[in-house]
Amino acid sequence: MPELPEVETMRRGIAGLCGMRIAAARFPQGTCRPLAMSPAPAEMAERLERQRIVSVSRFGKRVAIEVGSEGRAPHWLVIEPRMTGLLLVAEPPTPHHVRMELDVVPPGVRRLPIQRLLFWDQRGLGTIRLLDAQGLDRACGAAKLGPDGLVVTGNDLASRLGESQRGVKVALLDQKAVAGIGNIYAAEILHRAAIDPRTPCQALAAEAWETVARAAREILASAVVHEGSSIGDELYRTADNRKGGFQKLHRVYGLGGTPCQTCGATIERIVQAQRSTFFCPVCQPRLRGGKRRGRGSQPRIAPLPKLVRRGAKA
DNA sequence: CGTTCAACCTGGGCGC
DNA sequence: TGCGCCCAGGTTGAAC
Repeated sequence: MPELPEVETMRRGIAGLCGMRIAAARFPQGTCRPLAMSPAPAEMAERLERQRIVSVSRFGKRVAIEVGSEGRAPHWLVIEPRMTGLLLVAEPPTPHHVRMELDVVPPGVRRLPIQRLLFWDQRGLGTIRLLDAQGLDRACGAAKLGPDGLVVTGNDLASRLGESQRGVKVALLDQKAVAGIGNIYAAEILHRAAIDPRTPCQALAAEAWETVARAAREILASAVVHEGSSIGDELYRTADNRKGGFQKLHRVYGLGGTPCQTCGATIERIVQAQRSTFFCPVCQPRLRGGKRRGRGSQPRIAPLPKLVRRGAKA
């Protein structure tokens, strides 16, 4: 589940821990597989204790919690939720599958109140690493991740993907091209951009890339405002254990066989690169005859009422 | 360079 | 009720 909007919601949900001190760290059971550049869980726990949380940032679909203390090089606890990972300051969905537990206390406080930050992960595909500056750069730097989806431009996409023969939907999942887009939002972005997901990147002109980039920024920003998508098994929750709301605004993802809300045609499900792709064959017509040029032939962004509702509490 | 496949894991839903 | 199979938001590495 966690794509950019869900991970950004997690980040915001735990940002209030900045300035607090880690009183204790636990990594129950076989927390993670061995990971490059990161110490084993027991040593991670040891090195986290007594450190202060300096900042909480996001790199694509990862959260990086910066920790530090006097006279010590800064480190980053980099958490990658993958399919089912959740960062919680609330009770976990089940007591099983808690992979990390941090007891944090406000500055100057010796004992209570203790807050708990949990990483809970049902399938256990998520990862936790403690990295130094070099490790952070290797794991999350520009060589690994493209521009963030919230700010990506048409030029960014055209320069990275313009020559590719891959279908544009598969290409949008490439984190080196643009960071943070996953299977749900790739489908929603291309529906908004009115582009067939199978269109080879090569066939898209500069204006089409602008359309895709704008749709990406708008869809992702709206999904952040709505605190992500909670669908299917309903696993995804905000850090304080509430459902996201963007699933109500999905136009195609998970809606195969149902009528398109824009045009009434039947939403189709196909498989690309071993993953489901949903799209509307009428709203997202196949490109005919090479790159489109000229304004008249550019895909128009479909109107999306109530796309961004102001007033969601910060 | 690109695609395909398997692997990493658990659990829900479905057909029989 | 139970079994086996397919599916799921992601990423990585090997094989072709």
